[in-house]
Amino acid sequence: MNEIESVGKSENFLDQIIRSELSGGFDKKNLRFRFPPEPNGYLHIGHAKSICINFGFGKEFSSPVNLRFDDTNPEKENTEFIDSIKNDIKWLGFDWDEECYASDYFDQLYDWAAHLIREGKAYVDDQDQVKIAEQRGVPSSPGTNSPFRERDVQTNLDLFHKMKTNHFKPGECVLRAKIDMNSPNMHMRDPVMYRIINHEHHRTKDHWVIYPTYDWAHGQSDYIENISHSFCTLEFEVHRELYDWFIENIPKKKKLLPKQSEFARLNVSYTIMSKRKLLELVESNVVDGWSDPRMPTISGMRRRGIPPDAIRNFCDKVGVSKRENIIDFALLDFCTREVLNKTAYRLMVVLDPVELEIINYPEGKNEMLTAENNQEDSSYGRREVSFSKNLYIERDDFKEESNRKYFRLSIGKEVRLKNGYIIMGDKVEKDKNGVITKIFCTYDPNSRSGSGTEESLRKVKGTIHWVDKNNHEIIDVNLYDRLFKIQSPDENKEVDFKSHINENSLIKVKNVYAESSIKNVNFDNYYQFQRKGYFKLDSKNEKLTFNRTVTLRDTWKS
RNA sequence: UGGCUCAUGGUGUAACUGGUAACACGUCUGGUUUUGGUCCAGAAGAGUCUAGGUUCGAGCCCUAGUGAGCCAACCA
Repeated sequence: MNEIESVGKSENFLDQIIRSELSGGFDKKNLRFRFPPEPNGYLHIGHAKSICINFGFGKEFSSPVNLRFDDTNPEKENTEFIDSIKNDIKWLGFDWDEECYASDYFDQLYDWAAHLIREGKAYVDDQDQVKIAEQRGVPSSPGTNSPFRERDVQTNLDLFHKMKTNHFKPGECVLRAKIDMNSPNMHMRDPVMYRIINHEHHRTKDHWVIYPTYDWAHGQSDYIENISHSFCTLEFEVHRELYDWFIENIPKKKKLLPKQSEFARLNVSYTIMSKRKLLELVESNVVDGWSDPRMPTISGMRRRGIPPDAIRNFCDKVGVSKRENIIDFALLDFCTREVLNKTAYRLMVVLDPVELEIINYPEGKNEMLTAENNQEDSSYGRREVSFSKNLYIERDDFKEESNRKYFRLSIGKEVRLKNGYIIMGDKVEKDKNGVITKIFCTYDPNSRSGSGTEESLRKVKGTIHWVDKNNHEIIDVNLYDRLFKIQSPDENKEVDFKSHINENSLIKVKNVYAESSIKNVNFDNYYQFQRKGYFKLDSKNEKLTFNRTVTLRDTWKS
């Protein structure tokens, strides 16, 4: 975006923070952002918001954005997650400047911790976790000091060195910052800086047995990388005081210090965003892994067929503020349809077929009709579709009797076969249960689409899609719906969120009739099965399988 | 000894730092259309949580309430 364009545009409060600093003399060259995921899960739509915010500022101000893995807890993190995160960010269309790891700073962090000890601002505490928690007290009343709080510097230094050199077992002791056990902010009550974890780290392997906590690592990493603005979600608001305290108390050579600002995390109706719960769905096999098309993960949405531009547009429309919010699922659907309408190749596929015979169409005749691949964009070209006497149409595109509001086929009523002829319903054939097994109709031979004849130009209220009975492909289709039945599945902590799962969130439809040109589909393109919705190829084995991304908007009220 | 944050149509975000609320989604009309899609035109829907105060004038400032969220992991 250039300067002109950005002028009239309303800015969010993060924008305003940056701009007011810029106008206050902050050099634009010193702007630098970062996206700091922990590699302990797959990225989801909530992360996409954060990615769009940080990388968006990078674009807006032509500033570098680091990708930094907050890998301070080896028990939960691994390289599978790192790879997926990098892949997802790229797919969303963003590039980072430097690929960083908090673990790259472990040496520096250790030295700084020793410095704090020497300054009398950190100490080794031999108490166990429950004792420490007890002494921390509750928010409404002060805590009490640890009996180890006043250890002398040399003792602390020795102990800290021993922690590092594997003299203690996990839980035996921790390094704590010496701040204020009386602070109304719980995070200032001598927070833990290092704990002992005997677990191989995916990068530093077995080099370390002590690991810095989030609070001790995050701000310092920002400082090391010259991050100017450290944006995070609201729950870190109470951490800011500690973030600032650490940076204030390390020995600094730089004058520009990073600043943390917080925005509200994204919530979307009918889904969950908690990584822990998403993991639970994966591990309990409720879904088909992290990339199940019903998952709000980036990889799930990709497999579902939601294009990256749609996700970016969505994040843009969602806005940035400090208010708790629940975004209507319909907004994501809108964004998806908006880009797919312009980009999807159209095909004719009949999901729930019933046979249609054209009585007056010559037996054995076959003709190829011309169809547009995308009526929004002629550059998508045209294709040929096979047509003959016997076809399949959608079962609910026919009613024996109908009123004026029903535009589709019925006895004595005309309808257009998409790209083909105008037909009129004649009679039906039923089985002994009264279920229609075949529909008979007559066609107007002069009404072929594109023929330019007077008959072909006639206005008919309805148009339906169809597939040639004698020339088609057979595919499988996965019909997806929202994963949960209620708007806020994890709102009530008493009830297991999994009890709200929509048991119809996946309907597998086998042996669906599709026009034969579907043989030519590929994984890069997006498709619209006309009048049915947008679909994405999921697998291309002997049999094609498609995932329904989203239905077409439907305003018809019967 | 509790602290911090937030409060604008159904949803989300704006409102040039004081000049009687705008945009998007959704909803509802009508038109176009060989997708009941798209597109086009239009409508309804809030007087900005409450009560005071400052001011010629307040969604924006002040005070007090009310409601909601976050914080008591050796998670991030």
